[in-house]
Amino acid sequence: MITFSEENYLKAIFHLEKLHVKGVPTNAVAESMDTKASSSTDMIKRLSEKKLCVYKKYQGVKLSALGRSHAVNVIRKHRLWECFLVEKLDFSWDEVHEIAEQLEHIESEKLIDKLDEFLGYPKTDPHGDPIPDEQGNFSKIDKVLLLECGVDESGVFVGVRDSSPAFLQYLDKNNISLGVKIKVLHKEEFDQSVQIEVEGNEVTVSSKTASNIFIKL
Amino acid sequence: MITFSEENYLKAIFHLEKLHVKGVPTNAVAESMDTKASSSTDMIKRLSEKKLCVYKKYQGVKLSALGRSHAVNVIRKHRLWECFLVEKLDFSWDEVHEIAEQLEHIESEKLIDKLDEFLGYPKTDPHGDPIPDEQGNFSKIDKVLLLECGVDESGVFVGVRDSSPAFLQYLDKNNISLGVKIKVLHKEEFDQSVQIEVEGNEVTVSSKTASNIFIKL
DNA sequence: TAATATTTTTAGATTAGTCTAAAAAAGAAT
DNA sequence: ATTCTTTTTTAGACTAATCTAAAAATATTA
Ligand SMILES: [Mn+2]
Ligand SMILES: [Mn+2]
Ligand SMILES: [Mn+2]
Ligand SMILES: [Mn+2]
Repeated sequence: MITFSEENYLKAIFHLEKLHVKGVPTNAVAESMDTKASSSTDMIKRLSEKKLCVYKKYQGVKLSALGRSHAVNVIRKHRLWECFLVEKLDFSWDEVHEIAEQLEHIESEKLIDKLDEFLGYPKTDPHGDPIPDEQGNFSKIDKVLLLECGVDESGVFVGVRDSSPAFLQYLDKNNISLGVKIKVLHKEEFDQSVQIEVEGNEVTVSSKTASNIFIKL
Repeated sequence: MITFSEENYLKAIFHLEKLHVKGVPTNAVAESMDTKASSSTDMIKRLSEKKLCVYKKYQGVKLSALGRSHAVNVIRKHRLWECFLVEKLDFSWDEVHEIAEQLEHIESEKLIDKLDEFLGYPKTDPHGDPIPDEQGNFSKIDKVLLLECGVDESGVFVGVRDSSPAFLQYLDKNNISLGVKIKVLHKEEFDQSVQIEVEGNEVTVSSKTASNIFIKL
């Protein structure tokens, strides 16, 4: 039996492994989970006992195959529920994460299969993040950050890197929604801001914003 | 903050109050929750601290208005989710209770409102139990037990008293589903079994079965 | 390399929720 | 009214998940 808390730690470690390829520091886990270092050390020991991760003192933590498959399943559930909330219940994309944080822990294989079917087997969630299939495979989407695009290049807005409500609401306010075409008009040397054309309008976004927008060329 | 466990106890006490009008014995709570008497005493003390119930030693427990409104809200969520599972995800009525036991603890006012709307504001769940509205009001359905019906009386099957998977599957096997017309053909004096006509077929059900079927005359 | 700073672990405490075993209260029977 | 039985509460212990404070290991810098 895996507790909610354990699932949350597994998920955090899974995401952190992208940044810390050779073992995730216990401190990084603590920071991500918003707990103290001592708490994360304790939990990592428990996960290790349960063969969900590999841990050696002072060496950081890595998920085992078992732990990874659990983490991926939680992510699959999270993203499918986010789709459900947006597609079927008409929530906006900035409201769904918090609720999905709860729904992702509901345990029923059959429920998730049925939900997936009900939603028409979506490939991505409302923020453009890929939904792993039942086997845990993520389909790789090739996308680049708006900040990395050259002048005159254009593509489709396919995802966000930061999905905080504040950022999502800022995009809404500027009519920048998933699927729209974005063209780079100018890149300001001075502050790295990017002038873009979107839905017929010209908008200038900060480099911070441009570094959180994924484009498919 | 109310924990899952506290919500489950509130729900149990709510249901038990129908049987134990002048205070629910701590033992009855323990039995219903499948815990030991000492655990239920402990929990009832905690609920009492939080003003969710009124408790005096050896006097049994009663919900406060606050506790009752929490309990009713959990029941509302449970039953709406059961509707969702049956109506939208095509689950059968004997599979949904267990999953709804988990979903009933998801905390989001807005989610429940949207779900209610999505389902078309259902009045009853898949087992015929009433769904309280946002204010916590149950609409009273007048229904009688099949066992109490006289010969030649007929009505519509509107609910079950026992909603265990075993009983629900037994009903399925005999094509007795919610909404069908049932007519009492004969009542056997010897063992209280009841011969009924349902969907053109004649079926004889035991008194135990007849005491778990609600009919609207 | 030795001193200093940072990271990580350990020790000890706390809370929620559970248990077993024993004590106390209430209810029933003689 | 005593005694016996059943119900209820209390006492003490355990686990999961967290914390603070201190110790230990590792990393950085002079
Ligand atoms: Mn999310
Ligand atoms: Mn998402
Ligand atoms: Mn149910
Ligand atoms: Mn039900």
